[in-house]
Formats: sequence, structure tokens, C-alpha cells
Amino acid sequence: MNQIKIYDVAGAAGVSLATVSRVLNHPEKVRPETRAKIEKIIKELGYKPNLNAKGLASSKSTTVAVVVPELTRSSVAEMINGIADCARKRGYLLRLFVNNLNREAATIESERELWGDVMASGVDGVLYINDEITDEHLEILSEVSVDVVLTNTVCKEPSFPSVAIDYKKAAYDITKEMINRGNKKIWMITTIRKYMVNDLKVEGYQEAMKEAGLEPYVLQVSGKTELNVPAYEEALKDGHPDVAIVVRDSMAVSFTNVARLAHIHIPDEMQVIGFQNTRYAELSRPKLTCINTPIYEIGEKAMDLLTNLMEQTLEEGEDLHEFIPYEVVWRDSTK
Amino acid sequence: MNQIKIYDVAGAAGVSLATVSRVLNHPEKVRPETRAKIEKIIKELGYKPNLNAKGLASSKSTTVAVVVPELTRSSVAEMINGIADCARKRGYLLRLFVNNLNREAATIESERELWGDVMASGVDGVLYINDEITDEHLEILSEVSVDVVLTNTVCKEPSFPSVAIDYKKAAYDITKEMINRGNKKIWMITTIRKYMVNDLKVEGYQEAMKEAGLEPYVLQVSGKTELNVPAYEEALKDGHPDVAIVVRDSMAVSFTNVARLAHIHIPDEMQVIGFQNTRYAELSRPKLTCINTPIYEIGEKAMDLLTNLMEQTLEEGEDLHEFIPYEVVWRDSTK
DNA sequence: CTGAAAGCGCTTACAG
DNA sequence: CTGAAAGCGCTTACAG
Repeated sequence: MNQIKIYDVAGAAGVSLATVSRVLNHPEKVRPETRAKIEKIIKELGYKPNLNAKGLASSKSTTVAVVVPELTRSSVAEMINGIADCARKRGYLLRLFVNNLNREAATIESERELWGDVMASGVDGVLYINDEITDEHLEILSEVSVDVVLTNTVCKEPSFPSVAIDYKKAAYDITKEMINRGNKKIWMITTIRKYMVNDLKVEGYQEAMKEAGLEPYVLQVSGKTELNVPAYEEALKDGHPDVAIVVRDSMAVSFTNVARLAHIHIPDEMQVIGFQNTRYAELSRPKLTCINTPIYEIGEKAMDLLTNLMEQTLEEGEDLHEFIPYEVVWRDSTK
Repeated sequence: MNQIKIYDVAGAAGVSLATVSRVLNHPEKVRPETRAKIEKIIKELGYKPNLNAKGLASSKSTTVAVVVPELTRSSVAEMINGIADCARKRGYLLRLFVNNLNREAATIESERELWGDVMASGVDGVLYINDEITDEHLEILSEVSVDVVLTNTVCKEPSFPSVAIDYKKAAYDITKEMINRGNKKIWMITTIRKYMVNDLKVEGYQEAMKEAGLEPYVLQVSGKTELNVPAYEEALKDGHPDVAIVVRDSMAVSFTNVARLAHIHIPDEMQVIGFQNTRYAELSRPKLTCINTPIYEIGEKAMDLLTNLMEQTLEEGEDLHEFIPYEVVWRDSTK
């Protein structure tokens, strides 16, 4: 299967292999008739250029690396779908690097090692997905010799192209909306572990609260259900807020479950809003109101931007920092 | 970053590039002292062989293709984690091919096209994940010239190595267990769309029911929550079973939600059991009892088997068909 | 045990 | 517009 070489095509077409190669890479340089004939034969023979040879000869592998943290979170999986769809359209293949951040040896050396592997693998560009970027990461990034697009990855340094959601604004907006609806006691529930994404949400929330002259209250709990349940129980002992805004769907559902056990009626006594809009939101009871963050689209747009960078087809002045719009999906956990 | 060539290493070590190559690929052929010296220099220089060149010269790319259907289902994401971890250990890189089965043009031609791309990409082996394998798929598979491991993919043809879960036995076992506990009216809820995996579960269920002289009842509904809710409502109009075994977690949760609205108490009046054990199971109320299918392990074992095949390190008589053990996680939806 | 040399399948200046 | 030829960075028989 697929042992057909460029020589075979050239032979069948009665031309040199150089011409076949040109049909593939610079079709405009080939006489239309010749091109048509060769294209026909390519199709008939099912010829596909050997990617290793192509990559070696041209240092263009038409392959992009996707560097992701563990795929456990559904957001990453959905993002890859967007990336893959766009890659197919644009004619790129994907290499997958799972950046195992939780592993014992998750040091800056292992990150450097990872990038070494990425570069040696001969990709033309990289989609980099990472919740937590430090200055050390930035230093490594700046040494990378191919195009990189930060995908849903917060980064203070504006020199790296990025596609993301404006989480700070999203949190600000939803907080303000709930304030406008007459709620005063609004909590923000976030993870103990510092994620830059979640920090942004907290910032947006705090800003809206302060603007309204309200006291922000941030509750930090574990992302794991087993661990956050006791924390929620403890927090609800001394009363509950009018509204809880939670940085993740699953954590919001877990919070809702605890509240209901404590006989707090949702949404009448307390409203709950999550971020992300996974299937949890639809399956939980009451159905969870969410900030819908279009993860698929982030992947798609990031791949598109990367392709434009690699092929240098960027429009003059095109912005290298894209924010994908989000929206609120109102369900039964709010009134 | 990483422009160091094998020539540079050879130069620094005062040997020919052939020797450096040997250190990398056949270290036993190099005198220990020479080898140590070269290895030291490789490390110092951070040399990594160019994969395209290596792939071209040796037709070994130390890369494996992972062919998956859309990643939306959490099972696939988790499986890839297992694959990635094993791949790292074994020194393989990953190429990702998302087989978009839902797309308009999901014909057998597009499948052939996909395999053409996979082969041309120069991988050493393939992990193939697909719920629905037809004879036409098998025909394509048999033409593939590299090792392929069917990963959690049911296939009647035993000539292809595979790693999976014995879903039929799992369904049989749980059905029998519930019968032994004194339940008589047991339903099986599956998808309308034919998935071979789900067919196996139905088969196992039916076998257990027939053995016990009980009447099997299979309800087919959509996998999508919006669509299966009315079907569930309809089905529950004329009464409910003692036990419902559902082929997917999310569908089980959806069913539970409908039942509760109809004032059927779970687990007292009706027990519900799902397959898969995703986070839904833990977050839904009541918490869902599940057949836990260790998806991570499937990925890990599949990659391990594929590596053994590629490197021909299989033990004599080692089985090419591995079944991963499953277990039941008893929670609040059963009594 | 080590080196010189051919070759992997392509691309791309360079001539023509 | 097309072909002959060099070269991409590596591997691997083949000599020695």
C-alpha cells in the first residue's frame, strides 16, 4: 500500500521527477497541459509523497505539533477536534505531545526536553496549550525557531500570538449582570491550585464587585469532587450567598449537590453559575447556567492563525491576539 | 535551537558520523570507551537526530499513528493519555489522525484516503480506534503494511491484534448479578445507532436473561440528551423495571433524571446501572453505579502491544488479543 | 570496532 | 516550461 514513488509517477507521465515535484509544490510553474496529465496520473496511482523525504528536502513537513497537558479535561479534547478539522482543511498533519505536568519530574528541564523533542520531530509550527506559563517557559519559547501559537493559554508577554477567551471580561460581565439583577452577596469559587485562567476570572469578578461597592468573597477549593465537598459543607455552615460563580462546571455541580443537601433551594435562595458549559451542565439537576466558552472554536482559530503565520499569508496589521466571543447559557440554576 | 547535526557530534568526538549513528542505533557494536565519549558529547550538545532524515534513511520513524474518531467522548481522551504515557516510556512519538466519521463524506473512500495519509506519513505502526468496523474496513486494514493494533475496537476477524474490554461478558455478569439479587424485570437501554460495542452489551444482557428464563427488553434511544428524554418519558408511562442497565453513563444519568421527575424512587423502586464510570457518575444524584471500564489502561496496553509487535519482542505464544479486566463500582443508584 | 560511500525519496536552484 | 544534479541528515552494508 502506497509504495508509489515520485519516480513511478514521472515514469508513467513521461516527465522528469522534478516536474512532478513542481506540480505538487509550485503548480504555477508547470504548463497547464503537463500539469493536468500529471495530476491525473497522481490520482490514478494514488501517489502521496513520502513525508519524511519531503520534510528532509524542504524542511517543510506540513506537520504541526500540538502540545497539550493531560487530556483528561474535556476542554482539551474538544479543542483538539477544532484543531484537527482546521488542519485537515489546510492540509496539515498533527503530532501530539502530551505534556505530563503532574508527573514527578515536571521541572523546567523536562519542559526543555519536551521542546527539544518537538523541534527534532521536524514540525513547521506548534500549538501550545498550557494553563500555567512561567517566565522560564517564556524563555524557552523565545528560543524556539518555528511559529508558535498560544492556544487558550494566558501569557503576559504580548509578543507571542495567541487565541483565547477573555476570561477576565467574562467573569466581570456575569458578575455585573448578577449585580444589576439586584444580587449583593456574590461569591466566587475557584481552585486552590493557582491556574492563571482562574486567576483572571477572580480578577474580573473582583473588579465588578468593587465597582459596585460590594465586598468580594473568594472561596478556594479543590477541583476534585471528593475533596471539595467537605470544603463546601464548611463554607455553607455560616450561610450562603445569593449567587455563586464557579470557575468550572464540574465544581459548580458538586457545589450545587452540597447546597441541596443543606436544604438551600436553587435557584430561589441561591443561584449558581459555572464556566465552560460541558455536558455536566445539561445533565445535572437543576440544569446549570453557564458561561459557554467555545473551546472547539479556539482550537480551530488557533490552527488557522498558525497556518497563516507559517505560510506568511497574514493580512497587513492582522491582530496576533484573538479573543473568541463567549455567551451565557441561562438554565435552571439561575432565576 | 537544536540545529546540531550528527556531523557536529562526530566532529566534536573526533570520529566519523557512522560511529555516532551506531551509538544511537546499535550501541553494542561500538567500543565502550568510544561509546561513552560520544554519549557524553551528545548530551552536552543536546543533540537529537532529525526525525525526517532518520525516517527516510531507515524507514523507521519511531512514530506511531493514533487514529481516533472525534475526541468528544471522554473515553477517547483518557485512552490517549494511556497511549501517550506508554509511548513516552517506549520512546515513540505520536501522530494524531482524527477520523471524522460524522462528516458528510464519511464513506469508505474517505477511510481509504485516511489510511493513505497515515501510510504516507511514514509511521511505524498504528493504533486504530473505531466503534464500527465493517468488512470494507477489514479489507483496507489487511492491505496496510505496518503493524496495527485495534484499540477498544470490536472486530470479528481474529487476525488483527487487539486490546479491549469484554463488554459482552461485563453485561452478562452484571445482568446475572442483578438477577441473583432477586430482580426479574430488567431492561437494557442502548443507542438507536448501531455501535458494535453496544450490540455486545445487549448480547451479554440477553444471554443472561434467557438463561434465567426471563424476558429481555431492550429500549433503544438516542445518545443525545435532548432526544432521549421524550423517549424515556414514553417508555416509563407504562411502568418501570426493577433494574435498568444503560450502555453509557451520560444516558443513564439522563434516564435517572426523567425517572425522578416521574416520581420513581431510585434505588428503592428502580435501580440504574451505567457503563464507563466517567465523572458524570460521581456528580449525578443519586450517584450512579457503574461498570468501570479502565480506558487509560486500554490505551497503555495497546501501545505496549504495538511496540512489541514493531520491535518483534513478543514472547512465544503471547496472545495478540488482550482483554482488560473491568469492575463494578457500586454507588447510590443500586441498593 | 571504525570509516568511506551509497542511498533513502524528495526539493530546488541552475541551466537550457 | 522542463531536466540534470546537488543536497537535505541520517543509516547501513561493505571493506578494512
